[in-house]
Amino acid sequence: MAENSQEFVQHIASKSENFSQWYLDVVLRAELADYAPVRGCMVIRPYGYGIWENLKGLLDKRFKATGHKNAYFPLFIPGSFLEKEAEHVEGFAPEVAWVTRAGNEDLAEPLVVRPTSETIIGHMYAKWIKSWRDLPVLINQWANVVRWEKTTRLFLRTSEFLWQEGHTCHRTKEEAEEEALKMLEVYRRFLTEDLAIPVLTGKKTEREKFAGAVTTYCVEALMTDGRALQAGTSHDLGQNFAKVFDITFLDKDNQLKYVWQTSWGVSTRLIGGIIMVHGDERGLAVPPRVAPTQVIIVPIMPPPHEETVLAAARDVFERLDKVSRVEIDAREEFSPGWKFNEWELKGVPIRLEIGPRDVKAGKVVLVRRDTGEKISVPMDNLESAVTDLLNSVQEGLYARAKQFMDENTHTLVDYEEFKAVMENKRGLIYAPWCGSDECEAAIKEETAATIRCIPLDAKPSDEKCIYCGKSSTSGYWVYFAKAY
RNA sequence: CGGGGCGUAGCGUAGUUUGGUUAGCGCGCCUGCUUUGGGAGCAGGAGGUCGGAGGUUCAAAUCCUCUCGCCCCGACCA
Repeated sequence: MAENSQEFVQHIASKSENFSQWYLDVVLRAELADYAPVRGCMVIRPYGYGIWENLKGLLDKRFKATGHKNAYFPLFIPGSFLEKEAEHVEGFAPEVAWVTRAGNEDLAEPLVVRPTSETIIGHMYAKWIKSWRDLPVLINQWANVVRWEKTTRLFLRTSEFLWQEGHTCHRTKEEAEEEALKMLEVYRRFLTEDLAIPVLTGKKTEREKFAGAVTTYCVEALMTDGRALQAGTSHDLGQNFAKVFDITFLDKDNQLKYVWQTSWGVSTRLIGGIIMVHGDERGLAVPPRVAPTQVIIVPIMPPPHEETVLAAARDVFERLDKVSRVEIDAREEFSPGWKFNEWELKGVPIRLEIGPRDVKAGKVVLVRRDTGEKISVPMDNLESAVTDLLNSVQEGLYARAKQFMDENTHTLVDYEEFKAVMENKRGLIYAPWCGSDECEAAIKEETAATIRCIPLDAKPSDEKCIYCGKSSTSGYWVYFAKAY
């Protein structure tokens, strides 16, 4: 019997030696997704889609709890709409897919396949909003969007992806700002509580913000290869789109005013985040809250015990089915050891082993995916043992990720050290910045690191800029990292 | 979009430099028997337009041209 992980058969690349290949192996071998016949597109397979469905359900609840309702807007947007907001066009033009022909006829007005829906939603809001009594408008949509990317990676960047985009309108600037920050907090809690992913929250620099936004807030997570992943964004749009799409209302003071807007979104990219934050040498580890299968029952059935063990396993299944997402793997063509490896690769949080010895003793063996720890529990308190263990795995994954993030966040004031960290272990660098676009650009040029966010509570710093060495009243301590 | 690499059975690959029988091997798959607490064993069997299209040649996986896709490193983005 293998006592440590080195002795387990490896069917995926080593995470520590070849992270990119490891990531791909996990996605393909765990059957999360596969390549589609169209360049840059992917098929999300049932197991990967199961994670998305759970994630979507939990997030949707949080949106409903904050007063939002779902709606659906069209996939096609008149080409002219996109061109109305100058920054917006400039930001998205290079990656927009156009429809210019239907059947045998050229379209009178070419259509774009939505890269995001600010414009078409803005157009509709202009029709719907007349009075301050119509505000706020709090709408979310779950949809697919298309961005013709040059370099694609499964889940992290594909030409088409699934996401949600919230689009809200408010009577005042303050209310919109409050909404953008409220949704940022919704994302932060969702990531930490449901996905077990610790995050930084903050706002983007001018260079990094959304095309058309006044302010972009974000949640950033650190992957275990030391690169940061933008996990979600919440934009304060000000009146930029309101002015372009003429979204006006008559206020209490009888004045015609433009609404104040926000938009916010997360995508299937989060699944990539789950893989890169929680995965290990053995494969994926799915946080229990979003795991399609939380408990996998592996019956061990040497003859002549097939019938008794299987009956006991089915009994266990019936009981656990009431408190968890459980499956039983009674396939005869695979050995127990084979199944152990397979379900670990797929990242199922708890494996339940039941064999002749357990049946006789009135017990089962539970094995947690995060630590590999095995415990034998009596049948009597099976439900509570499993429920507690699921919570414990959820917490264990978060704690491990949080510790990794803390250990890989470097507070620095010296640029040489900055460069050395970026060249070696990477991770997050917390450093003073004078606030100038030139220093930000130069650091990116020289180290590939970008400013991931300016922390929300950042106060102007009199520390000298890590790049130019100058003090500035507009400077802050900010987080740098190489990003996905 | 630049630089590099790779496409041979479901997966991983040998063969390509130097063209020459029926394209070889491992895993997986099918059948049977024995197995089952960390990827079981034996025996038999099926599976290939060598990414695609042109070309050179008596003869092409192998040489030439074009093309498609994927991976890695950069530039651009969720």
